[in-house]
This record gives sequence, structure tokens and C-alpha cells, in this order.
Amino acid sequence: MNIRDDWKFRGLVHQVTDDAVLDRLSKGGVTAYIGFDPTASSLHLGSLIQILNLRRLQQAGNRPIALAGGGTGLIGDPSFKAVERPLLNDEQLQENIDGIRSQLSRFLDFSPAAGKAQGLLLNNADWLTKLSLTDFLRDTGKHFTVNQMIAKDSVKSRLDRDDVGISFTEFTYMLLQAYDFLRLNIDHDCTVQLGGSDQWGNITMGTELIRKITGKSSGAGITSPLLLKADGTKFGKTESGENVWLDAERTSPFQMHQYLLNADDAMTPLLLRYFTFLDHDTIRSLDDAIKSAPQERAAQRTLANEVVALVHGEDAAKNAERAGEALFSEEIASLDEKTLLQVVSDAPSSKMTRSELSAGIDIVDLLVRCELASSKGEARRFLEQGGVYINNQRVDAAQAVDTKSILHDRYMVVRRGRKQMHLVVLA
RNA sequence: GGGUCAGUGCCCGAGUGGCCAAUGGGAUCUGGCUGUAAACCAGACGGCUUUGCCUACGGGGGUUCAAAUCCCUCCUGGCCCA
Repeated sequence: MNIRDDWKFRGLVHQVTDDAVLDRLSKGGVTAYIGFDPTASSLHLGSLIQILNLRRLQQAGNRPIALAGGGTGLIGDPSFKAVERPLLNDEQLQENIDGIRSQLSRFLDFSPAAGKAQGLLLNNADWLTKLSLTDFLRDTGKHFTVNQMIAKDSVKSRLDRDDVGISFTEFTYMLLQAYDFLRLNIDHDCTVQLGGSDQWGNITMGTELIRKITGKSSGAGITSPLLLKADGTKFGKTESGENVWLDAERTSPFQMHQYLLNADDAMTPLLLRYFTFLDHDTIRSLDDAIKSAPQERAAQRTLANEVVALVHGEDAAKNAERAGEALFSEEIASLDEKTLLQVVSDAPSSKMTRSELSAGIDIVDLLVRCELASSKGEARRFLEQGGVYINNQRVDAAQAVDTKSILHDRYMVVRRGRKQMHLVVLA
């Protein structure tokens, strides 16, 4: 696989420090790294682009290094952040790193069987926490002027604002990341750093440090474009601002599948390029399908299936697809028990006794109890607005719910709005 | 340490003694139209035992018949000076 042509086609290259690096990667035998911020115990859809990029490199015969930011995580990357970030404590950080490690091993081959392309999983805490302050200031700090550090776009917004500032701690972050690249360059002959476009400033600090200290310009950087939705927010967050996580416990395969299935038309061609390994012809024909038959959403379907299969496996992808079809195309009351359970398997559920229900329960109380409404006032509002459904049938007035609504003698599906489901199971 | 400005609902931000659960924008939510999109349109958006009551304008205390608004104090942050 020719990295240069493939990445150009996919639009994965935003900026490069040196165009020739794409040819080196195409030939193979190069070591490249990406740093992962341990701000949570799971990676999310946004970071999947970077993970897949490492995988693409590995497939082309290069050695990928995934660097967990155990040391830099203690500081916090200020790049393009509006405000200073709270520091993570040690246990939390360790937990996050462990979570991230196990996820990465699903995408990259860290086994010796991969030969020269065997991936490495490193943690910069291993060297950063041992670094002495005076050594660091003399050996690394001396190579940069505050003038150039202040000039970085990534911190400019913080310096310009008059209501918040930037702490010295966060300001030094870029030096630590530069040092990481230097270490990897010396210890592992790593010559390429990848990252999102927000990492450009940090990456170039690294290539510069390598040049100054080793005297060789063997460090190069590639950034990939930032993926923004039509409304300007980052791709990979739900409407409520939650990340779409790669961890099935946090974001179920079904939810991820739905998220991708709902990708808007304008964005889908890009997503197919970034998030799948589909060949160029297939992608082009899906581009056409969006134009000629948008209502079929063939591209979105393929995207959802491909990505969920990558992250959670083929079976999970098939299940998610089937569940979605059943949920949206059939009357839920006519499904058999097994299908019904599968369809609502992702929805939260709660138990209720038979006697409670036969006595008749107020729909307002039911909504609050199922956590579909955060207060009774809100529950009443949903009812007034016609946003409440029992077994997919709209409930229009504040009426009591009783045993008539039970499916298969023990289930009841309560829905609020288009997609908020809750399963009530009779005990 | 000194000076100074600020802290309002999810976010931004108006309000500077009663007409304030607090203008406006954004976000969000519900409905409509659709393709389980986008855009667009309409409505909602602190809680409750809902013609009323309770809780809320950084925390605490005070003045007043009445405070988001005035005073004191503390906390937090910005900027300037040292």
C-alpha cells in the first residue's frame, strides 16, 4: 500500500514538515509515534482517526509507537484549550492509562510476529518523571526562547484573553512533548510524529529539538485535519456533548452504530475515508450513492457497519444493525420476545412489581422513575408536547398505565422523544 | 504584598433596591417536515402537593417593609504595580 497516494486520497494529511516523509513511509521500515492523552480511561471516536493512522502505517511495514502520556498527563496540554484544566491525580491517571493500553492493542499488532513492524506501547512517565528540573532546563529549555513559545497559535488565545490566563505549568507542556520526541528519536530511532492539526505546534517543537541536539534533521511531523461537523463542533460527540467512546461499557456498539448511521450527507464521504479501510473504488461508489439515492443511506450504513466491526467485531456490528432495523421499521408490540429484548438491549431498564402496575401507575411518575424525565414538571411537559410513547404508541394525556400495556407478560417499553428508551421488566 | 476590576441559570451575557424565576443569544429538549440526516418551522427550557408556594444571581453575615441589586467579610479569578 502506497501511503502517499492513499493518504492524499483520504485527505489524511493536513500539514507535513517535510513532504519526503510520505515517501519514506510508503517504503516501510520507518518508526512513527502518536501520543495519547490519558484524560479518560477510554479513547473515543475522535482519537480513532489517529489509531487507524498508526494501523495504516503498520500495514505498510512501519513500526508504530503508541505513547501513553502518563507524564505529560500530569501537566495537561493547553493547546487550543479555552481554560486551564484541572490536574489529574495519580490513581486516576494510572487507571486511564491502563484502559487506553488495552484498547490500543485491539488495533495494533504488538506481538513479535509482526517482525520489524512490531508495535510498541510506551509511557512517557518512564522518562519524564525521572527528569531532573535543572537538567531539563539546561538541556531542553535552553534551546527555545519564550518569544517563540508565546507566538504559538495553540497558546495565543490564552495569552490574548483578559479573563483567563495560562499557568506556567501548562505553558511548559510543549517542551515536554518536544522532549518525548527527542527521547523516542534517540532510543527507538523514531523519526515521525503524527497527530491532529492541533498538535502542529507541539510537533514542530520536537523536530526542532531533535535538530538542535542531534544535529540531524531526522524528525518529521504529519498532522491530520480536524474533523468538524456542520455546526462547527468536533465530530465524535453526541448532541448532548458526550463523547462517543470506544469502550463498549460507556458507549454500546448499538449507540455507536446509530451515531454513525445518522451522520449527515455532507460529512459521510470524509468519514468513509478517515474511519475505514475500504478501497478507493468502493468509497467513490458510495459517494455517488449519497447523491443518487440519499434516502437509502448506503454510505452511512456501510460506514456504521465498518467502524463498529473494527472497534467491537463483526458480530457486534451485525447485531447493532439488526436491532436498529427492528426498532425503527416494525411495530415493537408485534416483535417476538427474543427480538424485542435484543432491540432494547442497550436501553436502561428497571424492575417493577406486578401489583404496582395492576394498581395503575401515573405516567408522570413512571417517566421520572425511568429517568426519562428529570422532574415531574419535565415529565408533564413531555406529555403536553406529545413526546411520550408506551410500546411505541403515543400517550397523549396524563393517564394511568396498567397491565394492559404489558408485552410477553413481563415487558413494557417506555419511550421519550425519538430515541430515548427505557425497558420496564415486571418482577 | 499593594492597587484595581470581576464572579448571574448548561454556556455567553443583560439587569444596579420592589413591576425578577430574572431581557437577549447559543446549547439542549419536544413536535412538524423528512431519509432513524442536514436545513427549516413551531413550542418548551429551576422545583413542587402548580391561580400559589419553595429554592436560586460565588460563600457567610448585615441594612431594609422589600436585595441579584446597598454595606461588611471571606473565597475564587483577571489585569496593573512591587
